[in-house]
Amino acid sequence: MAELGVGAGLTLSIAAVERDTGLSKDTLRVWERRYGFPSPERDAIGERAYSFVQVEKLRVVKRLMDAGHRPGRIVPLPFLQLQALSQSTGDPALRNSQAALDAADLRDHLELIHRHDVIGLRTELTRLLSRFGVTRFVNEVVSPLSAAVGDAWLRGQMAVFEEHMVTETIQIVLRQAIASIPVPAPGAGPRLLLSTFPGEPHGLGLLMAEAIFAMEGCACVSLGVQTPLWDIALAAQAYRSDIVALSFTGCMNPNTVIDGLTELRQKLPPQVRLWAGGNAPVLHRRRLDGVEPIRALSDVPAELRRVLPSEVR
Amino acid sequence: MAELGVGAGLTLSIAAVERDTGLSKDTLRVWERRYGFPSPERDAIGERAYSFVQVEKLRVVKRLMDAGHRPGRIVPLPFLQLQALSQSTGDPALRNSQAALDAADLRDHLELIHRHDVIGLRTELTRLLSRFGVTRFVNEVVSPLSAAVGDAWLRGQMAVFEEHMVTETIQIVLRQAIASIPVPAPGAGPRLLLSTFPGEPHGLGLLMAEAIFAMEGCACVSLGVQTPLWDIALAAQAYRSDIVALSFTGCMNPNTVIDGLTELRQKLPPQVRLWAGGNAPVLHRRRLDGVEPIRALSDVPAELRRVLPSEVR
DNA sequence: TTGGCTACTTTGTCCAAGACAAAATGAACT
DNA sequence: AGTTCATTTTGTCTTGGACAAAGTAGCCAA
Repeated sequence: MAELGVGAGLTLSIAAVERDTGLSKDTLRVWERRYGFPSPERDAIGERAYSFVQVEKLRVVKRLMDAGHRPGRIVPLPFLQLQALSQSTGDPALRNSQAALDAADLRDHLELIHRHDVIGLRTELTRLLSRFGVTRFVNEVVSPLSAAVGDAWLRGQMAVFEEHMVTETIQIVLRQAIASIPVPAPGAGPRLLLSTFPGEPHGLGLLMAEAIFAMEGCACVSLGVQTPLWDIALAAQAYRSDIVALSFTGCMNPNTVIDGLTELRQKLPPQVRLWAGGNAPVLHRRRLDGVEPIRALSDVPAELRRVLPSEVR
Repeated sequence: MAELGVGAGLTLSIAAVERDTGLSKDTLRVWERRYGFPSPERDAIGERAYSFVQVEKLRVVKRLMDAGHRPGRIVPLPFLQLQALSQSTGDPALRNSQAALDAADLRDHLELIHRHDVIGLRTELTRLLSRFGVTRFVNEVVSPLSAAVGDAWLRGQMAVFEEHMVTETIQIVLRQAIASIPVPAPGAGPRLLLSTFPGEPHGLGLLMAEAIFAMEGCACVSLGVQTPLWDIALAAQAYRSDIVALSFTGCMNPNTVIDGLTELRQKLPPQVRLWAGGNAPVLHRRRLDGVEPIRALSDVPAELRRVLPSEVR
């Protein structure tokens, strides 16, 4: 039955590797069969015992796959070549959005992160929130900062725990910002429902959207991340929402996104608008009837004005 | 390859059942072989397709196993008999914590939830926070309320979107509560690191713990949910943590919990304390060297006092 | 009765090799 | 440049067997 996970000679069981890398046991076994890697030793019982070196390489492979590489191409490569690949795996489109926040400020933030100065980072973000106000804070600070963090992570220049800490810190400041926005009087603004699809675990985009919408006078209800389609439809009815807004990052399968949006559109009453935002490329490649793509959060005010006079106001 | 999880005729794939019940695919298959349950239909491809009724029964079985029953005895029993057993084996911890909040108040909250009164719920919780203060608010309001919601969900008396809304609302109020607690001066209190293991997506317990610890003068750093073990260890070093506190609910596989704690204990320096809390039953059934189980959040102040004089203070 | 030793049963995880649909790619064509 | 189609790649599911760790029961002695 279940053993320690950590063998005597500093090796990991297949279950431990699954936990540490996020690669399923099936995947690990089939890679071994197909690519010859990882090729773990066997313990006294005959079960796979992975060395730390192999797990390390598996982590790099996983990160490169998240950046868009395919396992068949990269798994056979030697460790050093993988690391070189990591460096060159940047998203060039990113540098444009970074221009919004002063490059020096961004460097300062990354510096705080790498110095592990949690309080300093939170203080600095709070200061910027006070200086810029909510809308500019979201568009010119949070947006470029989270993009920069994502990029640094892809390049292997930021540890997972640092990324977690930044996400949590941003979340704290953003939620304080949202809490400071007064709730519109009943019936005053459009009613908004926010969530993400199952399989989309990132909630920062959702919070950013909530802040922007609230600043525009919307009555927001957020369900957090990963709400089943059926429940999004039920919630839109229960909360009498005018608009359902969903957030997508690149980590979701494009077809799942398309199918999900199509299905949700059918479940929703026709007068309820369906808005899809986030940096998932598929949103802007294929156009769906009754689904409005939001290119950037800075477009939201204009979109709202375009839509509202006809119905709610 | 990866499918939706939910098939056309309202059935679940084995992966979806694993997610929903916390029972591994291997376990589900071996139960079918040994006990004849669950006995899923097969879809067009020949893969298992579980009905909602079977998943419902699996959840009850899982719950009874958490209460100490063995699968061989209970899996063959009919559904009604299991429910009867479930009643008599009610979770005593739940009843105690429910007693704390006035039963009438709890009914009022559930009423607000079912009336879909988001603002009303938030207002009411904020009012209770002001009346009770942070510590009593967590122990006497949030704890019993989230237990009641979990219970209602388990019995099918609460929709998923309602549960999401409640979780989000509680989170908003809790985060405001935490933000209101002053940060201790550098070096003043013990330094705490909070997170959950990969596979544990529930973050409310973490926030509740953060509130309690912060009230006791700890300097808390939260990494949010699902941090890889290795990164928890790295973070403990980076933030020079005195205590690493983890939160577990019943949805994680018990063996994964044990393995993970054992492995993390090895990765952490010996002087760093490892605390494990939450309502996962396995924490209190098996004792691990160097891992301190926290029975309830209300025990935290006493535990801190027991531990601190010797080192930090 | 309590405590400890042993033998037996239960139970979850791992293994192997095969199969196949969904996703990704590349080629050929408007 | 965009679409359709064929081909490769890839992850997940399948079966049935094996086995160690956890749990239970029987037994005997203090």
